[in-house]
Amino acid sequence: MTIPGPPSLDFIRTIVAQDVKAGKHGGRVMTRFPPEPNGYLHIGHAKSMCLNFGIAQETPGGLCNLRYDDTNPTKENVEYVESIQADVRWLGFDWGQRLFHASDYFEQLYEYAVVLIKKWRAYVDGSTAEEIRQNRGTLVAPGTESPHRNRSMEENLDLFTRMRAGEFPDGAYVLRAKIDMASPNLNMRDPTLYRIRRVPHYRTGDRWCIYPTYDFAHPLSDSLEGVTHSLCTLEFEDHRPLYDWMLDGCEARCHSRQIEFARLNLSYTVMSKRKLLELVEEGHVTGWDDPRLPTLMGLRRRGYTPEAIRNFCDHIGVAKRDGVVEMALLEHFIREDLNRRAPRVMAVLRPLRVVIENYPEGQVEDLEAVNNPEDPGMGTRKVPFSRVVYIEREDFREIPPKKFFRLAPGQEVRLRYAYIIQCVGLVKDEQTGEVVEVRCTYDPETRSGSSQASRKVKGTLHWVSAAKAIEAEVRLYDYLFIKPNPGEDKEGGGYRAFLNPRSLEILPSCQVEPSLAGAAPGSRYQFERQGYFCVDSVDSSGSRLVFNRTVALRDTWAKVEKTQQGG
RNA sequence: UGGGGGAUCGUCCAGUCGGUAGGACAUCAGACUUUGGAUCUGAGAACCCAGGUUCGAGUCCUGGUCCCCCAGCCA
Repeated sequence: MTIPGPPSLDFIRTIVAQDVKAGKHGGRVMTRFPPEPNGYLHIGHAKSMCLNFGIAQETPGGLCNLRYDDTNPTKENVEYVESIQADVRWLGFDWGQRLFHASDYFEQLYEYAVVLIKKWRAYVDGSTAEEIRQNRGTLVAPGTESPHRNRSMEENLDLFTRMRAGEFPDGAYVLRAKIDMASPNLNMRDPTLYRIRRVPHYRTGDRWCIYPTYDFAHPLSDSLEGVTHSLCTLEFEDHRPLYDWMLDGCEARCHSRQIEFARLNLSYTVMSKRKLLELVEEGHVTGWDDPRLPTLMGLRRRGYTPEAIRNFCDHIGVAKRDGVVEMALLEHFIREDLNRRAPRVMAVLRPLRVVIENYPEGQVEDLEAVNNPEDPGMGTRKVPFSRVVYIEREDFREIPPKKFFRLAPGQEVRLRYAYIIQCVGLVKDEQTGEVVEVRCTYDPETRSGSSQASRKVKGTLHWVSAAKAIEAEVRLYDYLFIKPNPGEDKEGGGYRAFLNPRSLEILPSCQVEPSLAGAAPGSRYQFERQGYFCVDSVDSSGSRLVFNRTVALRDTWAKVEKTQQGG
């Protein structure tokens, strides 16, 4: 009913647009993507990147910085730094010359701390961590002030100088903001600004032994860079008063506005760095790039494209209510992208031998197959056909259920791009009773593309020539968890109980068409009637092809059959 | 019993000044099909609850309910 007008802006873009219009910050817009280099990026970070870099791109003159929030040397390292940059680039974002680190600002941050001390807004506290915790009070009871809270300014300055000089062991002192121990917002109860950590930092080495906390470093880093809109997730809402307090207290020249949005949750997976780390370290997955993980490197190895991930992020929207986005939506976007660009190819995952009795022994025909019906520009290729072919085991049933449009005794079916064949017999293993071979005849008049090829049959099967096919390993992935929200009910490690024991199925001897020989690592294909697959970038080699299933094709028949069985 | 946030189809996101609640995914049905794919058509499906104001409330007011976050020298 409503005329489709311009797409409505999300609440953050609305604020940014208003600020630009009002001439705030001179109409300038600057955002930042601030990962901590203590883990690998996942699709939740992709949402943040699409937001931050997206807003910058949409705004004339807008900029987005890449800034490492590297204020905790005990958890961070260069390995993460490099991987993060690779992931950001892969997703398609460019920080230009604006690669920054909170650690770039350590000296300036220190000066700001001195300013706070001189304004009686910060003090050095010799309380132990335990004492500080005790004195913080509770959610309902106010805290009590530290006995060191009213030290003289000179003493504070002296102590802080000596903290920096390395005169004290870890934990001996901290610098605290002097705000309000009775504040209902616990973040305002004299939060810690600096702590002593006598460990080398991956960038500043041993130049520092005191390190600023997030609450101190983040707002000031934003200010130093001139960030106008500091976007973060919901759990920082309580920190906003502190963010503003810091900027006011330090009389920072640029006062960025912090705006919080809901982080991304995806069904059937987990997103927290801690859980991801545990899955890797406990060996539930093979590594950070395991194709079952929602990490960017996992998704990349799985065969996801940056375009699909960006489209996904653009469509999930940005809001403040937290929820769980269905994995089906992510799958929709990768199918949409790959349907358009992935060349089609035939591959038989679970081979069943088919002998075409009336086809000349030793004869091979090169049949023409289109590479992508969605894009004629992608051309055609030749696929060899011969007397013995493999078809998918599940494409044959000795006793076919209703509406089974595939091969069964007496039934006809078309072999894609080839001939119509009819099943005239089958061979069973005498021991197991398993069908090991299907005997067929073909109708020479029905060759694909010939003038008499128009005869209709209910089903079309993919196949591969037994003589010409090459062997490959195929890895089928399913959801990592069997529950839509594995992290939900039980706190702590409960999610592990919901790991899907069948999240990976390895098919070591699949048969794929010969055009796949030498397929480049990372290249993506549609295996007709099955799904999208990519050549594994780690384990595939010239002598052994390994494919990962990115996502299966939609399978209407599977649904029909399921409801038939389910009654 | 404190503070900060949030509640709209199954899911995610819209909804202007108060004026027939919309899109995407998912689901179901049909068309088409040499991929049971893709595509096309159609359908079902929601305003947390209770009052109030109003000709008219998702929107405004009052009172409830439920959910999330916060007691790191993590971010």
